[in-house]
Amino acid sequence: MPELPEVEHAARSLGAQVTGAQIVGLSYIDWERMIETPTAAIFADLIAGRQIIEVGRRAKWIVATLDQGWTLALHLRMSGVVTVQGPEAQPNKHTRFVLGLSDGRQIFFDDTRKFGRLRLLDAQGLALLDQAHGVEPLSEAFTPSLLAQIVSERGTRIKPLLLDQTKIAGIGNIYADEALWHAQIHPMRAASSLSADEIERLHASIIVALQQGITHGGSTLRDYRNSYGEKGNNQEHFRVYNQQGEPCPRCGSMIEKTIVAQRGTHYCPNCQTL
DNA sequence: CATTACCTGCAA
DNA sequence: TTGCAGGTAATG
Repeated sequence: MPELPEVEHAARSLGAQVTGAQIVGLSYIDWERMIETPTAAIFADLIAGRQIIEVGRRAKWIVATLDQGWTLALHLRMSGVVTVQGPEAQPNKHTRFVLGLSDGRQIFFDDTRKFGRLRLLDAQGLALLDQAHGVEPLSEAFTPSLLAQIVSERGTRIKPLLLDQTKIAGIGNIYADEALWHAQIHPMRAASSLSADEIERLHASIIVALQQGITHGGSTLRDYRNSYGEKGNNQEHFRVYNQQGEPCPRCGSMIEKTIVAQRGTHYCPNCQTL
C-alpha cells in the first residue's frame, strides 16, 4: 500500500493522537519476525514505560521519537495499517502487535501479508536509517540540479530509478507512474537520456504527484487506512495508475499497462515519449 | 539486470 | 488454480 503520501498521513494521524502518551508495554505480538532489532524480548523490555515525544516520517518509515534517546521505526510495506483503538479493542486475525498506552488506549498494527517491519533504534541506528535513504522529494534539498545529478549517474531506465529509495525516498509504484505521466516521459526511457527540460518537468511532476496524493489523503487500493481508520481518496484521481483501457486525460489515447523492471507499469503510449 | 523469496487474499 | 498486489532484500 503505502508510499510517501500514505505514510505521511499515517504518521500525522498517529502523532495527532499519541504525542505525549506513555507506552505501558507490548501487550500482544503474533509475528516476532517483524521486529528486526533488537530481539522481541529486549524490545518488549525497552519499550515499556517510554513516552512518545513526536511522530514523523523518513522515506516510507514512520518514525516515533521516544524518551531516553530511543526511536521507534515502523515500515508498513504492502499491507500494514497502524490505528489507535480504545481499551476494549481485541486483536483480530491480522493484528501483528499491540502497544498499550497508560490512558488505556492501544496502538494496533494490522498487517495481512506480514511484510511490515519494526525497529527500536538508538541514535546511531537512527543515523544509519537516515543514511540508507536518498533525498526527501518534498524538501528544499530536492532541486532540479540534484535530480539531474541522480539521473546522470548510471544507465538505468527512469522508472526503476524513481523507485530506488537510496536515490529519492518515498516514491513507489503508483506515484512513479503518475509522476512520469505528468512529465510526459515514458517509463522505459534511459534515465541518462533526459534533456534538461525533461528533468525540470520530472522534478516538478514528482512534487505534483506526491502533493496530490497528500491532498487527497493518500491512495487506498485495498488496505491503506490512516490511524483513525479512514481510507484515502487519491485512487479517484489517478491519471494512469490502474487506468489501462481508459482514455488518457491529456490526449485521449488509450492508457496501456506493461511490465517495467518487474513492476506493473501504466502509461500513455502517445504522449509519454520514449 | 533479472529472478526469487518473503506472506496472504482476492479476482480472473 | 493461477497470477497478481502499494515493498524490499537476497541471490545468480
